[in-house]
Order: sequence, then structure tokens, then C-alpha cells
Amino acid sequence: MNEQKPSIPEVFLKPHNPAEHEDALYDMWEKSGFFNPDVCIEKGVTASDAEPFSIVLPPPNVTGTLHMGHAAMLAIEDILVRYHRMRGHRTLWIPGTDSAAVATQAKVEKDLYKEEKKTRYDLGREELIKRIIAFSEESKDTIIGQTKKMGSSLDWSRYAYTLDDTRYHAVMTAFIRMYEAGLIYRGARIVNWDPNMQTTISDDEIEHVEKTDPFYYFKYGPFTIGTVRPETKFGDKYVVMHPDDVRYKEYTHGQKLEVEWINGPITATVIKDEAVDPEMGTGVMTITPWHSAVDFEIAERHGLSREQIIDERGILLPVAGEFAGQHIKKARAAIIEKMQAKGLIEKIDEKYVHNIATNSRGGGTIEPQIKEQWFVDVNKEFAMRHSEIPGVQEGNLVTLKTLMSKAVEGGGVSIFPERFNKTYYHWITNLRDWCISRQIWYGHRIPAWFKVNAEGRENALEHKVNAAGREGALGHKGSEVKVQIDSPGDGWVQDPDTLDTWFSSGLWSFSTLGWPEETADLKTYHPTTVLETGYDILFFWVARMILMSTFHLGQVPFKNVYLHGLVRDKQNRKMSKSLGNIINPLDMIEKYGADATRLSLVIGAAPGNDMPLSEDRVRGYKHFANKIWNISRFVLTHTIDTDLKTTPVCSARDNEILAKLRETSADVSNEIEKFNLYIAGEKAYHYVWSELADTILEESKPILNGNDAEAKRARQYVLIECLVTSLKLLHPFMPYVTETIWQELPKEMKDADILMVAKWPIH
RNA sequence: GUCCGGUUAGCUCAGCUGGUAGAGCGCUACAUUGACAUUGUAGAGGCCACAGGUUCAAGUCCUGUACCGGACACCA
Repeated sequence: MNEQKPSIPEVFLKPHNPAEHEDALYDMWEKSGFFNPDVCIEKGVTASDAEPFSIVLPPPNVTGTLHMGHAAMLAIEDILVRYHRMRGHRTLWIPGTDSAAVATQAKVEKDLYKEEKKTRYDLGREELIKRIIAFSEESKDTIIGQTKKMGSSLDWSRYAYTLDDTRYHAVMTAFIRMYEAGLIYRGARIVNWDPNMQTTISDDEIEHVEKTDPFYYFKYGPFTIGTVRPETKFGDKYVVMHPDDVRYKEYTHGQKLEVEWINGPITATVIKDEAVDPEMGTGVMTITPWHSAVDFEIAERHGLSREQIIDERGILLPVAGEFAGQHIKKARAAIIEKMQAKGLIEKIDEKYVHNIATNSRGGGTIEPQIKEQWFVDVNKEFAMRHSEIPGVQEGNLVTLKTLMSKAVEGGGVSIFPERFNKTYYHWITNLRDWCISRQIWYGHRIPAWFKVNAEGRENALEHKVNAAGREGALGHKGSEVKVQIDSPGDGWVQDPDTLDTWFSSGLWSFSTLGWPEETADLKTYHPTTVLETGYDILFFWVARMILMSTFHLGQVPFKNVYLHGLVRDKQNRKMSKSLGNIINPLDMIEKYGADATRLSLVIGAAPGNDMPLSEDRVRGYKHFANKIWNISRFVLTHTIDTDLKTTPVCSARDNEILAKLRETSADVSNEIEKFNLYIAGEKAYHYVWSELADTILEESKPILNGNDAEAKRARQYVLIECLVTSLKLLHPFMPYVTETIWQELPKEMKDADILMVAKWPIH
């Protein structure tokens, strides 16, 4: 009777089926505890003094679902993380989610209106927030579950949420410290007001959209002025021209003129200011300081009075006379009609193309308004208290702007690809004070308190009530303010506003590590090694993190920034619902596996460039996963019954193969170190397919089936080396299939039970 | 208007510090029950946008032109 020969694991008798293994593997990894660097140290996988490597995951919106952009981000970061973990570094990747306050509240409000025909004012602050939290909680598991599907080796024990207690504490501390340093101030300035969402937004959240409107030329005394916005013109009593404009030299600065205007005669004052472009239109304009940033600045320079014309809902105020109470959209035609009747209109250009400011977060057309708000002063000088930032010393006089520049200039932060340095500097040059207060209810409430007067009402809170009886925006003028977390006592009321989401996001690199406590994590893992994110949030987020970290810690938030591109469809169009070209990562994972999905998002995707994706690409990489599967099957079939302990004598060709293998390992490592993941992945791919499968395996067949026992033994040894090393090299890119195979390898072939923590081939 | 990219095989793209072009998918022919048809072998297909320049040598560096795209911008 024949002796039972060892045979290859049964699982290899079928083609590779990713869906069969992925969830169980993720479970196994998670349960092993190796996502957590502390466990790696405890179990002897990582040296306790090993070099740290840390990434903080850009937190996806809690209420969102995974899209290809997230998938690309997760794939890239997980590759870096798995590589460094295998290298033996103390590797930490922190997960988190973002409340995305404006977007989340807008979504809940929209549903509320759709389902119950109610607004947030009908519900009240407390109830609305309750509903938003319920909605967020409900959605949270979805995005987390989907994140795991990608194979992301995140340390879930350190999970952070932008609104949890630790982050709340960080945000409050940051606000108070910046206020105390004089870097946060409250002031009446022109802000971007969104009449739809009833909140201010920052300059960066504005999106200019091209629009065609009629352009009107009005007779304004002896002048002709042009505008697309006649409805703002009621209060225009200053007429401005360039000081050097010879056409108007007869008029002097400060001169008064009686002019007939929309609602009767007014006294106009001539102002000479260089902001006026003589080439533009007639070279003369009237100004509306309350509703235009340029006009506001002119008014500031000359100390001119300002008057609000339009309220927070877009309704005309009493200054509009007979038009008061009308919405600007409706009033425009009537105003034009009246002006026409009065003979004030000289000309109308029907098709004038111009850019209007809109809220990129799904709101409406921005109406500039002057409002009392909180701002971060980016130009105020202060002395640096502590600095680990290259190029900045303790005691140096700096501003937040200069800190942001120097963090990059001095090499503290390196941006990949490099060309984004210019984009970054360009943004800083144009940066103005950052408006951080929002009139929405969901988010971190500003830790500021105002004194209430004897009637029990905030004396300084100027409640503007519009025609609909709603509470409009609040303005707090000249009242006593205390900035602290808890109420100063009776008679104080907290500012109703919340902070811009990006204020708390700006703290993310260190708030996730426990700041303001001086935690061990903070000491070990900050500055983080890499920030990986899309180039579209370079300003929103990357710049703000640099601002916050350099100020609060005197450290850069991260040493490297890796910017990935946008995932587009195969014709290089944006993925959008209306085009119907959205490829859902979860569908791809289900059909082709997470490994194939990851590779398709990494290979050929140079940093900073948009990446086209097609289902064909994903399918192509699934074939590759199966290739590895079959290579393993082949190698195991021909080595399973051999005694692996005997030492083989290698031929020249065997040594050549091993040399090439080492060379490939070095290449792949090198490219990962340089953040050229797309090249590293491709090199590993080509080695495995063209070299190992097509060449080495083919030429090995006669040897393995031949009679030369020594040659056969040597080749078996070589093939095992090639297989084991290939699995390791590919693991960061395709963790699932490589781990599945690894789990089936005989113990003697491997140096760790779990491939995820096996030793990288190059040390 | 300012700034930044791009223009390379039918499609989508890669080509680092210069030495007569690569990948994936697609296409053509042939092969194969032998790790793998989720395969193999072979092949067709490119004046590397255009014009100058530097160089022994230029998709690769410099200048300019033409298209395409993106970011930023307070233009009434």
C-alpha cells in the first residue's frame, strides 16, 4: 500500500475567490491586535525603540458612504502602513470620522423639511442637534464597515470623532489659547453670508460660478455707473473714481453733489480711491459697503458710513422705501421699471457674463454682509515660544502666515508632488483673516460668553427679526465678553455660534494623539510621518493643520504630504450621479476583490494627477491575484513533499535568480520610500508575472521533472524563496490574497504566522 | 486677469537626474486538457502637439506658439 503523500491544501484546487476569504482575514488581523503598535511591541514583532511611522487618516464624513476617492486614499495609506509595519517600524495609523457640521446639518434640515415641512427654528436647537446626532450615529457604522472592507490596517482602539470628548477638549483649549494670544478676535467685518443656509462661510468655501445677467448703466447725477445688482443701490451715496482719472478731475474728493436717485434726491459725496479701475466701464462707481468686499475696504479707508440694505434672508430693508419687504430676486424687475420711468437708465447690456460667489457646500448665492464674527488673525505678530520647526527659532517674531510659509520653505514639510509648493505659497499670499464662526447649531460651540442686561436679555445681542418672524443673524456689539469653557455665572449667555469644521480639523494631527494632554502617543508619533490626502483640500485642511500645529505645538503636523488625484472614469470625466459613471468601490470589491480594487487605484496613479479608472482595470488586476494563486499552487505542488531542511547547492542560474529577486526587493522598497507607489506596485507586478511566472516557472519545469536530484532540490529552494519574497513584496499592495496564501504555507517556509507582521525582505 | 498642469500606440496613461519609446485594456494570428482560458507565444499599431535653441546625442533641458484642463481672483 502506498504511503500517504502530503498534498497541497485543497483551497488551491479552485481558482482564487476573494469574497471567500476577505472578511475572515480582516477579522483575524483585527483580533491579532497587530494594527496597534503597542501590541506589536508587546508580542515582540516590533522593537520598543524602533523608528516611529505614523499617519492620521483624513476622517471621512460620518454620514457619508465610501467612494472611489476614499478607496484610493485607503489603499495608498495602507500600503505605506503595511510596508513600514513589516519593516519593523512602530507603525500607527489612526482612524476617525468627521462630523462635517455644515453638510450634515444641511442634510438633516433638508430631510426635516421634506418629511415634516419644518425648519430648524420650528424644532429648536436642542431637538435639532438630537436628530443630527442620531443620524450621525446611525451612519457611522456604515462608513467604518466600508473602510474595513478595503483591508485598511487601522488601529481602531484609537478611533477619534471630531465631536467626541477628547477632541472637544482640544478644540476648546485651542480656541482659548489663540484668543489669549490675540490671534482670535471678534470684529464687525464683511463676511460671506449664505442666505439659504443662514450662516457665514470662509473664503475657501466659496466657489465662483459663471453667470449671465443684464448689466445696467444708470444715470447718477453727472455720472454713469454700471451694475448687475440694482437692488443693492438704494443706499449708495458715495461715488468713487480713480484720483488720476483726468475725465473726472473737475470733481474733488469730498465734494457733495445733489443727485436724483431711485427713491428721490440724495446727497452724494465724491471719493477718490485707487481701487477703481479707470479702464473698467465708465471708471466711476458707487459703493455699497455693507454688501461688497471691495466697497467695504474703500469705506474702511475713508471712514465712510455703511448701511445694510438687504437682510439675512435676502429681503429689502426700509431703506428701499416702497420695495422694502420684497425679496431681492423679485424686486429687481420692479426697481428697473421704476428707474426706467424716472429716466435713470441709460443703457442695458442684456448678456453680461460675470462670476458670482456661491457656497461650494451646496448652499446658495453668497450675499456679502457686515457681521460681528470671530476671526483668526493671520497677520498679527507674536513671539515664538517654542519651536522645533526648521527655520523658526524660539523668540522669533512671526505671524501665522509666516509660520505657514516657513514650515514648508524650511523643509519641515515636504509636499509631493513638489509643484504643489507653488500652489500652497500662492494661497498663503492671498490669505486673509479666517472667519471661523458659523451660525449653524451642529458643531463645537464657541466658548465665549456675553453679559446679559437687567431685562434678562443679552443686552448686546442685537436680534434681527426679519419679515418672516424668524431670528436672523445675531450681532453682538461692544458687550463684555469672556472666553472660557464654563459659564462665568448668572447673567452670562453663551455665543450661539459654532466653529468652522476646519477649525477642529486643523487640530487633527495632534488632537487624535490626545493633545492637550502630554500623552506618550503625542511624544512618539507627532509630527506624523505622512499626511496623505486629495489635492483638492490642500488649502482647507493641509494649510490649516500646519497653522494649528506650528502655533500650538511649535512642530509641523507632518513631515511629508502626499497628494493624490481625483478618481475619474475611463474617459477622464468626473464621476457624478448625473453622468451615471460612478464606480462604487464596494461593487468592485464584491466582484473582483479588495486587492484588485486597491491595485487599480495605485498602479499608474502618479501623485497629484487625476486617475482614470475603469472596470476593465480592476478586472485585469483580479487576473493578477489569480496568477499569484496559481504560482503558489505550482510551487507548493512541487515542493510540498520535499524535506526542506537539507541545504541545497545552487547552480549559477539559481544564484542569478536569487540575485534578481533581491534586486527587485530593493527596487520596490526604494520606490515606496520615495512615495512612488505607482512604480513600486508596477515593478512588483512585473516581476511576479513576467519574471517569476513566465520565465522562472517555465524553465523550472524540466528541472523539477528531471532526474538530477540535486538540481531539483536547489530549484525547489529557489522557488520557495521567490514565492515567499514575492508574497511579502506584494502584501502591502494586495494584503488579502497574499495573506490567504501565507496561511496555507507550511510552517517551515515562513518567519511569522501572519504575513502582515512578517519581516520585509530588505532591512 | 494671475498661477499651475497637460498634449507619447485605437482608449487611459507611465517614462526619475538627456543616449534613437513602455504598461494596462483593446486588436490580429497561432497554441494549450501539462500552476493558470482569470492562459501562453508571436504580432500589428507611435515624424513622443508645433517651431526654434542648447548638446556628440532631447518625449526627456531652454524659449516661443497652438489647443485642452485645473486652481486662484473684490473687477463695479
